[in-house]
Amino acid sequence: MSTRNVRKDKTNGSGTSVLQKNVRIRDVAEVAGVSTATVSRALSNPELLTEATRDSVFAAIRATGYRVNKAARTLRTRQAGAILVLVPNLGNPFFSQILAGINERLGEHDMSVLIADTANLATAGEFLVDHFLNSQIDGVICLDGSLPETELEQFRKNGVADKIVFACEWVHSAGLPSVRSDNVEGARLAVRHLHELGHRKIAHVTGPGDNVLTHARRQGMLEERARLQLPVRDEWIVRGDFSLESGRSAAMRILELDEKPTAVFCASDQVAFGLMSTLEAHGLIVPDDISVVGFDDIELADFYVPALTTIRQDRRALGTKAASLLLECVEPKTTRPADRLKPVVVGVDLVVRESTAPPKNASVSATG
Amino acid sequence: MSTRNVRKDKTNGSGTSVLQKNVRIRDVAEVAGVSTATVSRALSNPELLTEATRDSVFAAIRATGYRVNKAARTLRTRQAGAILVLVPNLGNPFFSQILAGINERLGEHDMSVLIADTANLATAGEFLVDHFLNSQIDGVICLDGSLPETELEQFRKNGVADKIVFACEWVHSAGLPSVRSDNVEGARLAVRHLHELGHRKIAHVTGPGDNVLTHARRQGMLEERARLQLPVRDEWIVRGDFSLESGRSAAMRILELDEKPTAVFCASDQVAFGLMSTLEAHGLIVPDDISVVGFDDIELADFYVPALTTIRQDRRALGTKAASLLLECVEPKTTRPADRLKPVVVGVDLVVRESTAPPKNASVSATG
DNA sequence: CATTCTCATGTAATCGATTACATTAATAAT
DNA sequence: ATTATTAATGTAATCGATTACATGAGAATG
Repeated sequence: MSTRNVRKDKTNGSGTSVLQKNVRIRDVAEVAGVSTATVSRALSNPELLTEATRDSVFAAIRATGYRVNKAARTLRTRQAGAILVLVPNLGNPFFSQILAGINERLGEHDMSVLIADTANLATAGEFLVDHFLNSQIDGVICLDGSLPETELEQFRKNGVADKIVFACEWVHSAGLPSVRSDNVEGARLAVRHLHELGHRKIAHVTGPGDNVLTHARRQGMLEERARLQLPVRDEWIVRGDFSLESGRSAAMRILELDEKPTAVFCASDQVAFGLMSTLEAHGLIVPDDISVVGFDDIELADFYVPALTTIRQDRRALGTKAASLLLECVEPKTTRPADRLKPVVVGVDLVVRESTAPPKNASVSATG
Repeated sequence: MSTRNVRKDKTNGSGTSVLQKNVRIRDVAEVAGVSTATVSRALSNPELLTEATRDSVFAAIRATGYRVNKAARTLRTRQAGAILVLVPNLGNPFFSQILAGINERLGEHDMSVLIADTANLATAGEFLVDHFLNSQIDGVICLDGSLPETELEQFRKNGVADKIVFACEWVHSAGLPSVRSDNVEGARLAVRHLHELGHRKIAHVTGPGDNVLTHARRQGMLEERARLQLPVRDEWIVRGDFSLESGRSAAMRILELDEKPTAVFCASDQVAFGLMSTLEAHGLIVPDDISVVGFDDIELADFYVPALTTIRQDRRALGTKAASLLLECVEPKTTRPADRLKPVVVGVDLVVRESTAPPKNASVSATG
């Protein structure tokens, strides 16, 4: 009813409420009395414009309720303004904080975050290349180190390999940028803690065999065990896969041993929960009968019974740093390509709670 | 090394690896000896073409390694081929399975799934409208019922309100499509189970005050309590917010009561964990001293100590159904708009584990 | 005062796919 | 044989923003 609000031109018949008002950059230009180029500049390079024109453009933008059409921009600039995060398993609460960190950092740069679960992806490589060549994404943060070499090869072949960074996990073969916790040190801390409590017979439930984290944590564990000259037994290294269920079966294995460990260092908190749950179901008390240390420090660790002693990863930092690293790859500024390849390592901490205690009948003196 | 693996076609001179090969639809057309229109049709309406042309087009597509440029398509068709999921808190493992369900269903329709955490979003409404008008998304699945009315108003004003479906949570005020569990029934089942074990004094830790789930579950709880003529006490209804931490404080509140309940029905598994953790820390044994029931049945429920008796929601079904519903809104086929507004209700089950048992000194006979 | 240089802005081509409309060939109807 | 009809394909406009290049107005220089 008022005088100057309408742009009736394209009332596409239907008459109803479907006011598909399509404010284009041209409309803004018209209102502001400038060219579309000027409007575009006001948005991307405001410093090129007179303060006067700039103001009038922004006024027009506000007046019209204009929003950039991302599809058009993407088509022209070949930049999607979005990145994709590949998660091995969204069901694992471990990843949430990382995602939050990624979101936080990329949000500052007006980038959207797509998330895909590799479990749902028959062919992650195909999928990714597709998205890249589609200009649907500008980069990838991969939290899954188990991408087969063939898929990585696809990336290289299609020239998108340099827009991928790994976080948490990584692939040793290929020199790709990554952000990771100090897993070896974490494992050392765990074993040292148990040793200081007086434990000597320490078991370890690993992750899946081909996983880089499995390797790093096992290695740290073995190193520290050797350094402290602790007894060694093959059966004390139990294969797991980071899952609750594998904690359960590890517990079963351990319960069957004739020479039982007095403490177990688990490769993840989930494993520790599965383990403790099963141990308790079989009448063992944690930590009285057996101590348990986890890895990750997910939120629940503090709320388990008993509260879990574990190695804290700074998941949020992992997320933000991965995002920053990716931004460097996508829109390089400071770093040189070579510098990006050195893994960014985030420190870890031991968080002592209630799942660890001195072993039952042990003289807690010793070396100290 | 083998003979037939190579596709050397477009070695565009440069020799190096940066093969920015930009296969456009025009290139395919050229190779196939047809027009771009025909190629486009081969992709979207293959039945319009002769088998012969169709074949040659697909051959050309394969030969060139062509991939549709989504940005261009989106620009032209105004369809993004992507939907956005609004999650209240990615850290809550409850949501993962729902996301998996959504992914599964939408993947079948070549739709990407964007995920955003409302916690990181200052202004969800603004954000969404932006994405819609940007043609970055075709629809939204919202898992967060706490969107303020003002934001919903924005949706309506911008004509995007009919491309939103709620899942799990919903907004009562606005008639928007939704998929939800039978929360009232779930609460009834929980109370009934406790009653059958012999409990009479039953407490309830609710969700946050303004939440629809809080309301539904509390209502179901109150209904069943009334039906069974159980004693009523205001202090037995404790305000929580679905979080671990709120379970902890609820426990503190309950520990201070002079007339203590013998069982607690928690509005979420997380609350139950927080509660049990704190009760045990204060020397109470679950279920011997007090029984606890949760709601959700997240994976960890079976691995807690004691394993949690809880109400199972079929999260995956919630996800797939929400996705299907949204697809109906976005590309309507069978249903009429009005039919979409009736909430889709997914059934729930009681899963009995070890956190519930008859109360300490109770005659387990009674009514039955 | 003429000339060169800057700076702000405009003009128009372009990104790649879709699709209304036009054209042609093939078939059916008169 | 001629016209009407249908089916298959082509032509070219279009979606909306960006940006190389062009233009023109002042400022600076000689």
